[in-house]
Amino acid sequence: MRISTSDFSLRHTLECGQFFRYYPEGNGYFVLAGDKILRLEQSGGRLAVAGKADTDSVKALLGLGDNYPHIISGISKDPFISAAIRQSYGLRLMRQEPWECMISYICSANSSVGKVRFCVNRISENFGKKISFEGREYYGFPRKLDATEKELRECGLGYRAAHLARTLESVSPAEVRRLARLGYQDAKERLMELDGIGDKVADCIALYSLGFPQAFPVDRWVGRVMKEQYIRQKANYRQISSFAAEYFGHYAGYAQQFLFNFRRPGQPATER
DNA sequence: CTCCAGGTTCTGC
DNA sequence: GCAGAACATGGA
Repeated sequence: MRISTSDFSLRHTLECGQFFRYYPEGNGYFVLAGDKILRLEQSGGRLAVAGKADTDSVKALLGLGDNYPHIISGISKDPFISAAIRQSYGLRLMRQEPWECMISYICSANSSVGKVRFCVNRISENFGKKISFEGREYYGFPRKLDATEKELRECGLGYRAAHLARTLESVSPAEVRRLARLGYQDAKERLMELDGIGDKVADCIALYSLGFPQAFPVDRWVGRVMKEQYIRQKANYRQISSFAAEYFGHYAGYAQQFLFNFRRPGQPATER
């Protein structure tokens, strides 16, 4: 299957830190989305897709339905953000499976992108089903996860294992998916009732999987860059995110992703 | 060995 | 409500 695209960079979209389950291979990538696997390769405005998936679901996954020129012109408020956009032009916010996204970002607390990838892969290997694709074996992310704290520790989660174990008992995949029907504030509040989910993780889930582009996750790097470039003083989470909402507007989440990618140290592409 | 990583929770004011 | 400390783990 082939999809024609514009204003799209597969590399920036996959490697900007929003998503964990991909592997560079040749000129393209293997991408694990839920329990499906795809091979994607971009050349210019053409995206070649191999694997069991229809065009619409691939487009949705990669944010190809977003009106890019409109979003970019809306957030291009100053030279700094413009430079950040230029560096990763074509980056799009993905629409991840909410359940996988929630678990991934609970794993991310006080950790690193590489370590989160490690944990999510472990969870998949230990609880997901095996998929054979183009002569190799992969593991899909589990549709349901009935894991004990001990089993989660064995996946490398450390103290986060206890939080995730409690959250797994209190919410189902369908309930997490259903949060997309609520408003942003209500969905975020509901997420923050769950163990291991605070402001930042809730915003990541809202932005990367529930389709709320106004969510503005403030992690170490985004906090740093916002204080260095925009606020010029100490500021807590609420102050930074409300500034961002007012300054960048409805698509503040896109601004956040460009800023995160601009400010954090360069990440090498993951090997298989 | 020490420091850091896409924070959250618990504690004490 | 807000600041500080504690928290497992792997990589640099």
